[in-house]
Amino acid sequence: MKLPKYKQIASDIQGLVDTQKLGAGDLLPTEKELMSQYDVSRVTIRKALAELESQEVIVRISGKGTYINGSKARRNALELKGFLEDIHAQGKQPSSRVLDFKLTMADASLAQKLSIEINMPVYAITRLRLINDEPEILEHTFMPAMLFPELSIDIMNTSKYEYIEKDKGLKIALSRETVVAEVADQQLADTLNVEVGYPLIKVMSIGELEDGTCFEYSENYFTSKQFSFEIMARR
Amino acid sequence: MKLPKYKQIASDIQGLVDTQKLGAGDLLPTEKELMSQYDVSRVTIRKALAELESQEVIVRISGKGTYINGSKARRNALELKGFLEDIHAQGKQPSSRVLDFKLTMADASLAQKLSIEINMPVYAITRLRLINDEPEILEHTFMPAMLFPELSIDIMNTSKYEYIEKDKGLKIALSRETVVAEVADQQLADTLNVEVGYPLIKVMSIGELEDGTCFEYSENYFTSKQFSFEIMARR
DNA sequence: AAGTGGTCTAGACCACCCC
DNA sequence: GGGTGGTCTAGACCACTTG
Repeated sequence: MKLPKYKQIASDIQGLVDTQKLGAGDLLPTEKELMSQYDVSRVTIRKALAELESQEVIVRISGKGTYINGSKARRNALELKGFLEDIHAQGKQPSSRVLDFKLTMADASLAQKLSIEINMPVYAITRLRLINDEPEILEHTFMPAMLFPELSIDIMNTSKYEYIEKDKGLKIALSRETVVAEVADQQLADTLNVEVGYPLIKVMSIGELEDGTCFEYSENYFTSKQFSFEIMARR
Repeated sequence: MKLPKYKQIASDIQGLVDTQKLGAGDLLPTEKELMSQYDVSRVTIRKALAELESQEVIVRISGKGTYINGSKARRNALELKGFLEDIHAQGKQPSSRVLDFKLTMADASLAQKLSIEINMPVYAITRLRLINDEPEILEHTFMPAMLFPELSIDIMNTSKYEYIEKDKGLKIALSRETVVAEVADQQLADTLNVEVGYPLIKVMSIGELEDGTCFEYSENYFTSKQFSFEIMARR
């Protein structure tokens, strides 16, 4: 754990917000004060603050000071989170059921999405995710077998993201998602326990590690019942 | 036009990419070379490059160099663009038809979204946007009358964003969007020329200026025929 | 070993806000 | 005028990649 100073400072301040030691609208110490407080240069403080500002944790106003962002803006908007973290944070009961788990070969379309060669082995996993025993999300996930030689159903029954980051020590960087609307056909309706014709959000996403490697492609169906997508589009 | 140096340098390099003088995978000059080329300090160069990196224009690899991003990644993913710009960029024929235009008063729900007082005057505009005379997007837009006292149907028939930025000199900062799926009811189906039950993407968005003022709230319906949403979710 | 980007320092001047 | 954040400089050391 050798984080650079500016990241340590950023997560330190983030911690103060998370633990309610700093609340909406509160004025942060000035950059000069933070300099002596952390005993670093101003550039380092500013880099830490820049990071927090980009995540909308704080607002910097020239000539006045730096404030904790009070707007109800969900900062989670664009964060990529695992299902478990996500739902826990909302205080709901999560669970997950693996419907299918097999090793197969990538066809042309999948190979292109994962940036691998055709016919390379991939795990194909179908999972149903439930909240309070209500089916909510149907996931079709494809992961290159080369990256995860010991992948098992057990792992997919817990948190996929925890496995990748904690057990494998890989760093997830981002996911690229395409969102479209789709109506439930008979099979989707049965699985997700809705009526045929019910509106679903379909998200196709490619997950990338920090070195640019694609670690998964997945097609997920969400009922609009408990989910929506929050996007912040910067001009 | 008094842009800081780092932004000038960033847009200068962006320009080289736009005009194809630099192409996918090309190696940029080293930071040291850029320093003497632009006669600025390394920090300034790095700030310019950091900006381009965040927009995925370039990729910086420690120990190797800085490259033009070659991946097919649409950098437009999260950009907020007006309909006209957007469609022109795709080489299609755009048009727009104002179905309704009236001055009304904000109810509680709308007032909250626009961060104004209840009963403040707002323009309520319904527009149908067409591509090659095909209806594609239905827009319900609400704009505070205080911000745009001279708003007219003519303006809404051209580009709303151009009006705000060019004519009014206001700077649009971002929009916060919530995406859900919805099926077309009779009215939506008639307007958008699809069948009842057709899947639509509904986007509710709040537009903010650089000073944090909300300048519009809108609810837009997209047919999934020609549109999808591209999202890049950073971990 | 040489070169790259990643981090960091200790200064400086400016534009802006508020008293 | 005094304080804030915004920009910029000229150094420095490090980790990493490559010959």
